[in-house]
Amino acid sequence: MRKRPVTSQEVAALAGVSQSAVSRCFSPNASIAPKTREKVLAAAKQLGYRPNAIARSLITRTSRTIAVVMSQLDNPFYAQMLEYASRRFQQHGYHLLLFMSSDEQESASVMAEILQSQADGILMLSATLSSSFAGECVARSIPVVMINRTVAFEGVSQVASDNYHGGYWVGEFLIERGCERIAFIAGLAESSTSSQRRQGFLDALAAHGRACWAEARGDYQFATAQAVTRELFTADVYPDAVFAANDHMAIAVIDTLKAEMDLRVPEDVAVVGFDNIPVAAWPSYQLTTVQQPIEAMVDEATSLLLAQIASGHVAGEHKVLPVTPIVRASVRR
Amino acid sequence: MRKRPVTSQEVAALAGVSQSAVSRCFSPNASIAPKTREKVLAAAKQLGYRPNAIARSLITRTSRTIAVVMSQLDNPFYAQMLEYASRRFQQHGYHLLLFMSSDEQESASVMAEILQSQADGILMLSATLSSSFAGECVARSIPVVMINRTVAFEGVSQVASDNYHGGYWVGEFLIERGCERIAFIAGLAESSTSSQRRQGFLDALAAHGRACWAEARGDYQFATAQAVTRELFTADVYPDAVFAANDHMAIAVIDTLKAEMDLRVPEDVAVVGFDNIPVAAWPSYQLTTVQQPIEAMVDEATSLLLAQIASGHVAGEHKVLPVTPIVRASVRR
DNA sequence: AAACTATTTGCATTCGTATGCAACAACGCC
DNA sequence: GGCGTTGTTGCATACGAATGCAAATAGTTT
Repeated sequence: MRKRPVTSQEVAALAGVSQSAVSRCFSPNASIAPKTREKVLAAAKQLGYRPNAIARSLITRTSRTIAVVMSQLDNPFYAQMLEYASRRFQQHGYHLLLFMSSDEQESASVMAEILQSQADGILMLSATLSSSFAGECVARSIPVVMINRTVAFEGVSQVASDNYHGGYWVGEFLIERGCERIAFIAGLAESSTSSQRRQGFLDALAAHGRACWAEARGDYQFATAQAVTRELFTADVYPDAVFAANDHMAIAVIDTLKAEMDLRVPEDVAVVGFDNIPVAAWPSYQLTTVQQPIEAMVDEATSLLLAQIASGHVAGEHKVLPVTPIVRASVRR
Repeated sequence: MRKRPVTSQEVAALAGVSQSAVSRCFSPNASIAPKTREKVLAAAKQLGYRPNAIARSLITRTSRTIAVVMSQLDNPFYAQMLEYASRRFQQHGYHLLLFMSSDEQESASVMAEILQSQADGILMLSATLSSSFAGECVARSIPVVMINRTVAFEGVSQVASDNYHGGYWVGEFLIERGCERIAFIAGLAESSTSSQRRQGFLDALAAHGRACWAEARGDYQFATAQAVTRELFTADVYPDAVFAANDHMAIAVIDTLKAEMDLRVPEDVAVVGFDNIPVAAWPSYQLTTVQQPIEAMVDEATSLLLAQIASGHVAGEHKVLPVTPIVRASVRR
């Protein structure tokens, strides 16, 4: 059967000191004589002692744990964010507790579990916080930071990239490159990222006295974007440029055009995406896109969360970080 | 400042019962009268009480937490595994505590943190366990399951797909399709997956009295595989088939051949990968590959881990799951 | 109504560590 | 040597929930 782990009591007994002394050896800034410390560490090593983080959490009332809520880990963009966030928090002695939640219904039970977990903070990646839950977090003054999501609630911090200006840039760029019939493929209907990109894009077109030639919804999915492309390009007159709300869909568009429509990119159709995922740089695609500052966003989110945890004060700041246009070969000169 | 969370004591006081009664309301199979239960739940709701999982863990000596160690979350294959594993464990009331570890050095401190975290089990995804640490886990009878990794240590369970027979199938398939000069691009040198795939592949060739025409190492990376491809295909006589140890590298090969070498796939060169990642199915690639049973592997790992946790007995089983050949258009008839 | 059983409840303790407080030792200074 | 100062140490308690045990209550039977 399971062995009982070694406790600080046992180490204390072996080293001939009190349990307090052992505890002080493992907490920084504690007052402990070098000689004692040595004795204790020797005893600890001999027994294979490891401080019990659970017991420590109980008494210090901090778990050094951040709850991360995600819904689409299959999107490499968010996988990358998770990896970087994990490393970032690890550097600060925090660990990530992962919660996957897709449907709204599941979300409720997930939220209950998060509250029980005693996480010191909550990081929302590609998942939306129901406003009732946001309220509970704020009431308990648990810091929450959302990345790339918007929720209308005071006290919940938000970090996003400048989706609006990213979209605006795409609009101007395509006009400048002489595109005439520009189509837009949106992401999820309810996502603020998609609608902000769209708005910037439409405003850019409008600023030049132009309108969007066609709009469709791809739900940020490969397959949906493919279906949408088939529809857009079976008409007699079809777009000469497509702006997809993310790279994943843009890639689907390119693939479908080449494989099924016998159209060339960029000669026949220009395609622009958003995110700058690794695939976008592959030779087959050479996708022009807008890069989101993944690391900067995570850095910002990390800082916000840690600052709020340290201060015990829930702030609710909103940060918007600049995006970077990446010009590749998927749009003709 | 941070609000103090509501405790079972306070709920008990409001409901006019003892703290024990409150506790019993939140643990299944506990003896509690319906009437009392109702009173308590009402009080709990009024106060917004949530049981403190940390305190519960301390007394029950189970954290209902699984430590997951990963190194390459940027590989969608492992991202997918993580997502599925998370959902699977969530169903059983467990949560994943994420640890990223790349270099060997970092690994040591990560391992120390895992032991402190009091995780009930450890799941190793795309990360290798130093044998000293494996020993510590076994000594503490903490269940460990490794997916797709091999470590020579008793008591550590392993789940892998049948890499050998996957490689064997590729060898036979390429010969059957009439390929003459078959090259192999390996993954990481120290990875057991890569060497098992290679061995099966070589054995298949040998069974037909053939040998591998060329071998190179791509480290499972896109860029490295690209570089290797350039080398392989600048000679006068070049391979007419390439077996890459994973899809990611196979895609790199296809892309490089098309974009830089002006060679067609499959007409000039056949390409086969391993994993069956989503990209492999994209129209541009149509990659023939060997599918690993991701969900089955995770299911198996989950069961092993939960069984060992439940029994308190560390077993050390080894499971090998069958792979599925996926024939697409990247190999000529 | 008494006797007995089944169910519910509260008491007290436990988990393993951190920490305020007071006691104490060591050291330097006059 | 006496005094003050600084640095260590142990004692006792706290964190919040779970649970064995005994007491109390409810419910059943005769």
